[in-house]
Amino acid sequence: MVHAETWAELALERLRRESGRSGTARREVVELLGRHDCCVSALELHDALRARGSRVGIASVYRTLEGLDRSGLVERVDLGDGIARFEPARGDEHHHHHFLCDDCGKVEPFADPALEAALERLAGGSGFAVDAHDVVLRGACGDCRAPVT
Amino acid sequence: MVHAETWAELALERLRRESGRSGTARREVVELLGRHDCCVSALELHDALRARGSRVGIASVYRTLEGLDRSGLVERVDLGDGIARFEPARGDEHHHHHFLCDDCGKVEPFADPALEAALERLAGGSGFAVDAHDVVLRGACGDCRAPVT
DNA sequence: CCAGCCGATGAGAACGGGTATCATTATCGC
DNA sequence: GCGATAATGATACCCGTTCTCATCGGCTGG
Repeated sequence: MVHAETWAELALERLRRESGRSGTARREVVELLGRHDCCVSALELHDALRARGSRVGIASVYRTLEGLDRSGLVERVDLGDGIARFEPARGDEHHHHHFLCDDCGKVEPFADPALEAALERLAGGSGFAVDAHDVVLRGACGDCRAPVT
Repeated sequence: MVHAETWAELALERLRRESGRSGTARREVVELLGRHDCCVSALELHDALRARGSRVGIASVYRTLEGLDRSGLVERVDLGDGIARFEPARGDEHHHHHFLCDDCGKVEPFADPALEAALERLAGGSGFAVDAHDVVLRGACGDCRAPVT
Protein backbone atom coordinates (compact mmCIF):
# COMPACT_ATOMS: atom_id res chain seq x y z
CA MET A 1 0.00 0.00 0.00
CA VAL A 2 1.19 3.47 -0.83
CA HIS A 3 -0.12 5.06 2.32
CA ALA A 4 0.76 3.41 5.60
CA GLU A 5 -2.83 3.81 6.69
CA THR A 6 -4.37 1.71 9.40
CA TRP A 7 -7.45 -0.36 8.77
CA ALA A 8 -9.51 2.11 10.77
CA GLU A 9 -8.38 5.03 8.64
CA LEU A 10 -9.13 3.16 5.44
CA ALA A 11 -12.51 2.10 6.71
CA LEU A 12 -13.49 5.57 7.85
CA GLU A 13 -12.49 7.11 4.57
CA ARG A 14 -14.40 4.49 2.62
CA LEU A 15 -17.55 5.03 4.65
CA ARG A 16 -17.20 8.75 4.36
CA ARG A 17 -16.91 8.57 0.60
CA GLU A 18 -20.17 6.67 0.35
CA SER A 19 -22.33 9.22 2.08
CA GLY A 20 -20.29 12.40 2.05
CA ARG A 21 -20.63 12.74 5.79
CA SER A 22 -18.84 11.57 8.86
CA GLY A 23 -19.90 11.29 12.47
CA THR A 24 -18.63 10.70 15.95
CA ALA A 25 -20.39 7.40 16.58
CA ARG A 26 -19.04 5.88 13.41
CA ARG A 27 -15.52 6.96 14.16
CA GLU A 28 -15.62 5.61 17.69
CA VAL A 29 -16.94 2.24 16.55
CA VAL A 30 -14.44 1.88 13.71
CA GLU A 31 -11.47 2.90 15.85
CA LEU A 32 -12.38 0.48 18.60
CA LEU A 33 -13.06 -2.35 16.18
CA GLY A 34 -9.72 -1.61 14.51
CA ARG A 35 -7.91 -2.55 17.70
CA HIS A 36 -9.32 -6.06 17.57
CA ASP A 37 -7.74 -8.95 15.71
CA CYS A 38 -10.50 -11.41 16.37
CA CYS A 39 -14.26 -11.25 16.49
CA VAL A 40 -16.29 -8.88 18.68
CA SER A 41 -20.03 -8.57 19.05
CA ALA A 42 -22.01 -5.38 18.58
CA LEU A 43 -22.97 -5.38 22.23
CA GLU A 44 -19.36 -5.74 23.33
CA LEU A 45 -18.39 -2.74 21.23
CA HIS A 46 -21.32 -0.74 22.56
CA ASP A 47 -20.61 -1.60 26.18
CA ALA A 48 -16.92 -0.84 25.84
CA LEU A 49 -17.63 2.55 24.31
CA ARG A 50 -20.25 3.47 26.90
CA ALA A 51 -17.89 2.35 29.65
CA ARG A 52 -15.35 4.90 28.49
CA GLY A 53 -17.94 7.67 28.52
CA SER A 54 -19.15 7.60 24.93
CA ARG A 55 -22.81 8.29 24.26
CA VAL A 56 -23.14 6.09 21.15
CA GLY A 57 -26.42 4.29 20.72
CA ILE A 58 -26.59 0.61 19.93
CA ALA A 59 -28.29 1.48 16.65
CA SER A 60 -25.25 3.40 15.48
CA VAL A 61 -23.05 0.45 16.28
CA TYR A 62 -25.21 -1.81 14.12
CA ARG A 63 -25.45 0.79 11.36
CA THR A 64 -21.69 1.18 11.26
CA LEU A 65 -21.12 -2.56 11.20
CA GLU A 66 -23.66 -2.97 8.43
CA GLY A 67 -21.95 -0.31 6.37
CA LEU A 68 -18.57 -1.92 6.92
CA ASP A 69 -19.99 -5.29 5.95
CA ARG A 70 -21.53 -3.93 2.76
CA SER A 71 -18.15 -2.59 1.75
CA GLY A 72 -16.37 -5.82 2.64
CA LEU A 73 -14.41 -4.10 5.40
CA VAL A 74 -15.43 -6.57 8.08
CA GLU A 75 -15.94 -10.30 8.28
CA ARG A 76 -19.21 -11.36 9.82
CA VAL A 77 -18.56 -14.34 12.08
CA ASP A 78 -21.28 -16.65 13.32
CA LEU A 79 -20.24 -19.00 16.10
CA GLY A 80 -23.65 -20.58 16.42
CA ASP A 81 -24.71 -18.95 19.66
CA GLY A 82 -27.10 -16.54 17.97
CA ILE A 83 -24.77 -13.57 18.33
CA ALA A 84 -23.25 -11.90 15.28
CA ARG A 85 -19.59 -11.03 15.67
CA PHE A 86 -17.38 -8.91 13.47
CA GLU A 87 -13.70 -8.54 12.79
CA PRO A 88 -11.75 -6.19 10.55
CA ALA A 89 -11.11 -7.66 7.10
CA ARG A 90 -7.37 -7.23 6.67
CA GLY A 91 -6.87 -9.49 3.68
CA ASP A 92 -5.83 -13.06 2.95
CA GLU A 93 -2.72 -13.02 5.09
CA HIS A 94 -4.89 -12.51 8.15
CA HIS A 95 -7.59 -14.95 7.09
CA HIS A 96 -8.45 -17.36 9.87
CA HIS A 97 -11.22 -19.39 11.44
CA HIS A 98 -12.33 -20.00 14.99
CA PHE A 99 -12.33 -22.52 17.74
CA LEU A 100 -15.11 -22.10 20.29
CA CYS A 101 -15.00 -23.65 23.75
CA ASP A 102 -18.40 -25.06 24.62
CA ASP A 103 -17.63 -24.81 28.33
CA CYS A 104 -16.18 -21.35 28.92
CA GLY A 105 -17.10 -19.68 25.63
CA LYS A 106 -13.52 -18.77 24.82
CA VAL A 107 -12.83 -18.03 21.16
CA GLU A 108 -9.47 -18.88 19.66
CA PRO A 109 -8.45 -18.09 16.07
CA PHE A 110 -6.51 -20.50 13.92
CA ALA A 111 -5.27 -20.67 10.34
CA ASP A 112 -4.47 -23.72 8.23
CA PRO A 113 -3.24 -23.73 4.63
CA ALA A 114 -4.35 -27.31 3.98
CA LEU A 115 -7.86 -26.48 5.10
CA GLU A 116 -7.95 -23.44 2.85
CA ALA A 117 -6.67 -25.48 -0.05
CA ALA A 118 -9.41 -28.07 0.44
CA LEU A 119 -12.04 -25.34 0.60
CA GLU A 120 -10.59 -23.67 -2.48
CA ARG A 121 -10.74 -26.86 -4.49
CA LEU A 122 -14.24 -27.58 -3.27
CA ALA A 123 -15.46 -24.15 -4.29
CA GLY A 124 -13.94 -24.54 -7.74
CA GLY A 125 -15.41 -27.97 -8.36
CA SER A 126 -18.91 -27.13 -7.27
CA GLY A 127 -21.62 -25.65 -9.39
CA PHE A 128 -21.67 -22.62 -7.13
CA ALA A 129 -19.95 -19.28 -7.13
CA VAL A 130 -18.57 -19.47 -3.62
CA ASP A 131 -17.49 -16.14 -2.22
CA ALA A 132 -17.20 -16.88 1.49
CA HIS A 133 -16.76 -19.74 3.86
CA ASP A 134 -17.08 -20.27 7.57
CA VAL A 135 -15.41 -22.93 9.65
CA VAL A 136 -16.04 -23.33 13.36
CA LEU A 137 -14.50 -26.02 15.54
CA ARG A 138 -16.23 -26.73 18.83
CA GLY A 139 -15.10 -28.60 21.89
CA ALA A 140 -13.20 -28.06 25.12
CA CYS A 141 -10.26 -25.69 25.33
CA GLY A 142 -7.01 -26.43 27.14
CA ASP A 143 -8.28 -25.07 30.43
CA CYS A 144 -11.65 -26.79 30.29
CA ARG A 145 -10.50 -30.20 29.11
CA ALA A 146 -8.34 -30.64 32.19
CA PRO A 147 -9.67 -33.31 34.56
CA VAL A 148 -11.81 -31.70 37.24
CA THR A 149 -9.87 -33.25 40.12
CA MET B 1 -26.59 -53.12 13.23
CA VAL B 2 -28.41 -56.15 14.53
CA HIS B 3 -31.86 -54.62 14.36
CA ALA B 4 -32.83 -53.01 11.07
CA GLU B 5 -34.28 -50.09 12.99
CA THR B 6 -34.78 -46.73 11.43
CA TRP B 7 -33.23 -43.62 12.90
CA ALA B 8 -36.64 -42.54 14.15
CA GLU B 9 -37.17 -45.81 16.02
CA LEU B 10 -33.75 -45.62 17.60
CA ALA B 11 -34.25 -42.00 18.58
CA LEU B 12 -37.66 -42.61 20.11
CA GLU B 13 -36.41 -45.53 22.13
CA ARG B 14 -33.45 -43.56 23.39
CA LEU B 15 -35.63 -40.66 24.45
CA ARG B 16 -38.07 -42.99 26.08
CA ARG B 17 -35.38 -44.66 28.09
CA GLU B 18 -34.24 -41.36 29.53
CA SER B 19 -37.53 -40.36 31.06
CA GLY B 20 -39.54 -43.56 31.20
CA ARG B 21 -42.36 -41.92 29.31
CA SER B 22 -43.38 -41.36 25.74
CA GLY B 23 -45.75 -38.94 24.14
CA THR B 24 -47.52 -38.13 20.92
CA ALA B 25 -45.77 -34.84 20.19
CA ARG B 26 -42.34 -36.36 20.53
CA ARG B 27 -43.21 -39.24 18.24
CA GLU B 28 -44.62 -36.98 15.57
CA VAL B 29 -41.58 -34.70 15.60
CA VAL B 30 -39.08 -37.55 15.51
CA GLU B 31 -40.88 -39.41 12.74
CA LEU B 32 -41.11 -36.32 10.57
CA LEU B 33 -37.51 -35.34 11.20
CA GLY B 34 -36.48 -38.89 10.35
CA ARG B 35 -37.73 -38.43 6.81
CA HIS B 36 -35.29 -35.58 6.23
CA ASP B 37 -31.74 -36.02 5.00
CA CYS B 38 -30.75 -32.40 5.30
CA CYS B 39 -31.45 -29.64 7.77
CA VAL B 40 -34.91 -28.48 8.83
CA SER B 41 -35.88 -25.70 11.20
CA ALA B 42 -38.11 -26.09 14.23
CA LEU B 43 -40.73 -23.87 12.65
CA GLU B 44 -40.74 -25.92 9.46
CA LEU B 45 -41.34 -29.07 11.46
CA HIS B 46 -44.08 -27.40 13.49
CA ASP B 47 -45.82 -25.97 10.44
CA ALA B 48 -45.69 -29.26 8.58
CA LEU B 49 -47.17 -31.14 11.52
CA ARG B 50 -49.95 -28.61 12.08
CA ALA B 51 -50.70 -28.62 8.37
CA ARG B 52 -51.43 -32.32 8.56
CA GLY B 53 -53.75 -31.83 11.51
CA SER B 54 -51.44 -32.40 14.43
CA ARG B 55 -51.93 -30.33 17.57
CA VAL B 56 -48.26 -30.21 18.65
CA GLY B 57 -47.11 -27.01 20.24
CA ILE B 58 -43.94 -25.28 19.17
CA ALA B 59 -42.53 -25.82 22.65
CA SER B 60 -42.75 -29.59 22.22
CA VAL B 61 -40.88 -29.34 18.96
CA TYR B 62 -38.06 -27.45 20.65
CA ARG B 63 -38.10 -29.77 23.66
CA THR B 64 -37.83 -32.83 21.43
CA LEU B 65 -35.02 -31.31 19.39
CA GLU B 66 -33.17 -30.36 22.55
CA GLY B 67 -33.47 -33.89 23.88
CA LEU B 68 -32.24 -35.34 20.60
CA ASP B 69 -29.34 -32.91 20.59
CA ARG B 70 -28.35 -33.79 24.15
CA SER B 71 -28.20 -37.44 23.14
CA GLY B 72 -26.25 -36.72 19.98
CA LEU B 73 -29.12 -37.91 17.80
CA VAL B 74 -29.27 -34.73 15.74
CA GLU B 75 -26.78 -32.32 14.27
CA ARG B 76 -27.48 -28.69 15.00
CA VAL B 77 -26.77 -26.67 11.87
CA ASP B 78 -26.31 -22.92 11.89
CA LEU B 79 -26.34 -21.28 8.47
CA GLY B 80 -25.89 -17.79 9.84
CA ASP B 81 -29.41 -16.52 9.29
CA GLY B 82 -30.38 -16.71 12.95
CA ILE B 83 -32.43 -19.87 12.51
CA ALA B 84 -31.36 -23.14 14.11
CA ARG B 85 -31.73 -26.15 11.85
CA PHE B 86 -31.49 -29.81 12.69
CA GLU B 87 -30.82 -33.02 10.86
CA PRO B 88 -30.77 -36.64 11.99
CA ALA B 89 -27.27 -37.79 13.00
CA ARG B 90 -26.84 -40.98 11.01
CA GLY B 91 -23.12 -41.46 11.47
CA ASP B 92 -19.90 -40.69 9.62
CA GLU B 93 -20.99 -42.10 6.30
CA HIS B 94 -23.69 -39.47 6.10
CA HIS B 95 -21.55 -36.65 7.44
CA HIS B 96 -21.74 -33.57 5.25
CA HIS B 97 -21.67 -29.79 5.23
CA HIS B 98 -23.72 -27.12 3.53
CA PHE B 99 -23.67 -24.63 0.76
CA LEU B 100 -26.04 -21.70 1.18
CA CYS B 101 -27.17 -19.50 -1.68
CA ASP B 102 -27.18 -15.88 -0.56
CA ASP B 103 -29.70 -14.97 -3.23
CA CYS B 104 -32.43 -17.59 -3.08
CA GLY B 105 -31.65 -19.19 0.28
CA LYS B 106 -31.28 -22.66 -1.20
CA VAL B 107 -29.32 -25.13 0.93
CA GLU B 108 -27.27 -27.83 -0.75
CA PRO B 109 -25.34 -30.52 1.14
CA PHE B 110 -21.89 -31.63 0.13
CA ALA B 111 -19.20 -33.99 1.43
CA ASP B 112 -15.47 -33.90 0.86
CA PRO B 113 -12.91 -36.35 2.24
CA ALA B 114 -9.97 -33.96 1.82
CA LEU B 115 -11.79 -31.31 3.81
CA GLU B 116 -12.55 -33.80 6.55
CA ALA B 117 -8.94 -34.94 6.59
CA ALA B 118 -7.72 -31.37 6.98
CA LEU B 119 -10.17 -30.77 9.81
CA GLU B 120 -9.19 -34.04 11.45
CA ARG B 121 -5.51 -33.17 11.38
CA LEU B 122 -6.23 -29.67 12.65
CA ALA B 123 -8.25 -30.98 15.57
CA GLY B 124 -5.49 -33.40 16.52
CA GLY B 125 -2.73 -30.82 16.40
CA SER B 126 -4.54 -28.20 18.42
CA GLY B 127 -4.59 -27.88 22.17
CA PHE B 128 -8.31 -28.45 22.12
CA ALA B 129 -10.56 -31.44 22.43
CA VAL B 130 -12.55 -30.85 19.27
CA ASP B 131 -15.79 -32.77 19.12
CA ALA B 132 -17.66 -31.00 16.35
CA HIS B 133 -17.06 -28.80 13.36
CA ASP B 134 -19.19 -26.69 11.08
CA VAL B 135 -18.41 -25.64 7.55
CA VAL B 136 -20.66 -23.37 5.53
CA LEU B 137 -19.94 -22.16 2.03
CA ARG B 138 -21.81 -19.11 0.85
CA GLY B 139 -22.30 -17.64 -2.59
CA ALA B 140 -24.57 -17.92 -5.58
CA CYS B 141 -26.07 -21.23 -6.67
CA GLY B 142 -26.27 -22.46 -10.25
CA ASP B 143 -29.61 -20.80 -10.86
CA CYS B 144 -28.71 -17.49 -9.27
CA ARG B 145 -25.23 -17.08 -10.75
CA ALA B 146 -26.64 -17.00 -14.28
CA PRO B 147 -26.07 -13.63 -15.99
CA VAL B 148 -29.12 -11.43 -15.62
CA THR B 149 -29.30 -10.60 -19.30
C1' DC C 1 -59.00 -52.75 35.61
C1' DC C 2 -58.47 -48.66 38.33
C1' DA C 3 -56.40 -44.85 40.77
C1' DG C 4 -52.92 -41.82 41.19
C1' DC C 5 -48.33 -40.21 40.36
C1' DC C 6 -45.50 -37.61 37.57
C1' DG C 7 -43.47 -36.61 33.14
C1' DA C 8 -45.25 -34.76 28.67
C1' DT C 9 -47.81 -31.40 26.47
C1' DG C 10 -49.69 -26.89 24.55
C1' DA C 11 -50.88 -22.04 25.08
C1' DG C 12 -49.07 -18.08 25.78
C1' DA C 13 -45.94 -14.95 28.29
C1' DA C 14 -41.22 -13.64 28.58
C1' DC C 15 -36.67 -12.99 26.76
C1' DG C 16 -32.91 -11.16 23.75
C1' DG C 17 -30.43 -10.01 19.68
C1' DG C 18 -31.22 -7.38 15.88
C1' DT C 19 -34.00 -3.88 13.05
C1' DA C 20 -37.08 0.07 12.11
C1' DT C 21 -38.83 4.52 13.34
C1' DC C 22 -38.50 9.24 14.27
C1' DA C 23 -37.37 13.49 16.33
C1' DT C 24 -33.04 15.75 17.10
C1' DT C 25 -28.24 16.82 16.22
C1' DA C 26 -24.26 17.75 13.61
C1' DT C 27 -21.71 17.93 9.22
C1' DC C 28 -20.73 19.86 4.77
C1' DG C 29 -21.16 22.95 0.66
C1' DC C 30 -22.18 27.44 0.02
C1' DG D 1 -23.41 31.57 9.51
C1' DC D 2 -27.19 29.10 6.73
C1' DG D 3 -29.81 25.63 4.91
C1' DA D 4 -30.06 20.89 3.26
C1' DT D 5 -29.58 16.50 4.65
C1' DA D 6 -27.06 12.56 6.57
C1' DA D 7 -25.94 10.79 11.16
C1' DT D 8 -27.32 9.92 15.64
C1' DG D 9 -29.67 7.97 19.90
C1' DA D 10 -33.82 6.56 22.32
C1' DT D 11 -37.09 3.46 21.92
C1' DA D 12 -40.71 0.63 19.85
C1' DC D 13 -40.88 -3.39 17.36
C1' DC D 14 -39.93 -8.11 15.27
C1' DC D 15 -39.18 -12.84 15.54
C1' DG D 16 -36.86 -17.08 16.92
C1' DT D 17 -36.32 -19.31 21.08
C1' DT D 18 -37.07 -20.30 26.00
C1' DC D 19 -39.83 -20.28 30.22
C1' DT D 20 -44.06 -20.95 32.95
C1' DC D 21 -47.85 -23.29 34.34
C1' DA D 22 -52.23 -25.53 34.20
C1' DT D 23 -53.71 -29.67 32.10
C1' DC D 24 -53.33 -34.12 29.93
C1' DG D 25 -52.09 -38.75 29.53
C1' DG D 26 -48.86 -42.79 29.86
C1' DC D 27 -47.14 -45.85 33.21
C1' DT D 28 -47.09 -48.63 37.57
C1' DG D 29 -48.77 -50.61 41.99
C1' DG D 30 -52.62 -52.44 43.73
